Amino acid sequence: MERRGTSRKRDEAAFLAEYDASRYPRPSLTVDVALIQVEQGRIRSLVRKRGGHPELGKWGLPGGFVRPDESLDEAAARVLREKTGWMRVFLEQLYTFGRVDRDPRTRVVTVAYYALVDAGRLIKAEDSAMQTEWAELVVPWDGERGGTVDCRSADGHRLPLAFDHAEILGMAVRRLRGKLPYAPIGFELLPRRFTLRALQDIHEAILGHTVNKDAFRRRLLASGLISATGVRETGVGHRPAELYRFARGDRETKS
Amino acid sequence: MERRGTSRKRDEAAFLAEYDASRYPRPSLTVDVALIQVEQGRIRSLVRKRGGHPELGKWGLPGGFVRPDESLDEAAARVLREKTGWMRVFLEQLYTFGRVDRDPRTRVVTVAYYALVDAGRLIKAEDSAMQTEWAELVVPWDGERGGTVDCRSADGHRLPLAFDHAEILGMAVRRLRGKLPYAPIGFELLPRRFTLRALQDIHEAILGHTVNKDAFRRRLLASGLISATGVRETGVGHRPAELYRFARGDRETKS
DNA sequence: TGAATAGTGTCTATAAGACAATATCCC
DNA sequence: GGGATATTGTCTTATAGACACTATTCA
Repeated sequence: MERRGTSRKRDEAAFLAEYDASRYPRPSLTVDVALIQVEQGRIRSLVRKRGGHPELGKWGLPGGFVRPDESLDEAAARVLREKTGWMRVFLEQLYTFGRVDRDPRTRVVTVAYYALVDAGRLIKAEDSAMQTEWAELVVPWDGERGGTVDCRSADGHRLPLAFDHAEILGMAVRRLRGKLPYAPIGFELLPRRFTLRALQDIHEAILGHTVNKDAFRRRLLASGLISATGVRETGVGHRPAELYRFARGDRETKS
Repeated sequence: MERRGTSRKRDEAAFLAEYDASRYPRPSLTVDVALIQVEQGRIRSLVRKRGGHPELGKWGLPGGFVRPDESLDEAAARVLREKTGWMRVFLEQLYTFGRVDRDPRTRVVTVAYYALVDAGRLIKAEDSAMQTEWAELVVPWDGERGGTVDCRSADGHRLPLAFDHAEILGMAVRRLRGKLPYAPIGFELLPRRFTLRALQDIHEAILGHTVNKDAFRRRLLASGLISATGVRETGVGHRPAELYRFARGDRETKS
């Protein structure tokens, strides 16, 4: 038994030494990150104007090639770090896009990720060298049906998206709509302390429709996901709301 | 304007002609298919015993390299067709696995798909040349927490899984558990006509817990997703149940 | 004081769970 | 008829939606 096991090991080592990865054609593999924030009832995503071919002048998501020594999650985190400087951001794999002609250069398959940040992070990304915008996403479909989304700049201009990035962003919105009702992801889009109204606004922006205020409050307070801080918002011109914080995970460390 | 547009086109053409895809290292890209069926309260998946290195003797999912001229969906459908002969099977992208060392040969990223077939398809796959089993999936975690699953042969033996395929199958179960309550996927696991009890059994097997019978019936009948055929099952040793059929999509054509 | 939104309490409608009663098959 | 499960009907309980009422801030 021992001998057989050892010999099998040797066989495998020999096999691996001879293995030639170039025997099969390999597509290029990239990651793209749909970086999402919600502000004033609008979903926004970070897009950058392409300065080179192909799709010159169109707007694209931050992305890059997957390196041999990093996993897909690591590649996505690296891309996000390189383009924004941010770390410890909520980041999750979304979907892999592999249409044959999605990139005119060569066969490129991209593993799309989505990331969520609060609107307070608005400023930092804008003073990058590259022309970068938090573009508003206009979603022309209901519910979780899916499809592409339109991209608008702050002044209402339509920003044409490169490659299949309109599809990727559509998938991101679809995923958010699907997860929001039962997963604690809305908190990622808010600062550490927030009012229930702010959280409801996030939900409404993502879902694309209003939600019942009473039921929303009741459900959330009963969920145990949030806890009151005892502090209230200030300077709002009406009765100030209690500030809550997300009561799960290690988000205490955030700031 | 016209000239500028034309010149930009020429620039792009020149760029594309010079583009060298080998400038960045490219991982190998495969698809793997978790082919799922449910029978007698058990979730099963099709696994094949590996006849070559690496992971010789372990059990793996049907899979193959993505070819340059096919999309990811097409690759998955082709793999499924090659290994089982089946077409028009429910097939959906699951998740992409890209741990650096997941395959000892070289860097291999795999786009996992899951496919659903009814238990009536049991026989055809077993008379394949390769050693193939509909292995039972044993899920050691609750709800949608996720994790790996164990694989058992019909006689209760544990089948060791190759690569990260235990993880892929775990993700498939997790996805099914997440989608089942609101997506019409249970029907894919049943023959064209089925009883409500059979559908409930499917749900219980996937979810890993019993469901309330009364509520299940009411919800389904009210959903409009199914319609009665007027026919009843026969030879069951008790009052026969009405046979229903899925009342949406083009599933009429199935058989 | 008035405008505006937060927060509370209560009623109603709807869906889920429990369970009894009856129906219909095979043996 | 007896065993077994399907199907129907009713009652109870939990949750969502609606809405009135009070609270608290700023202008």
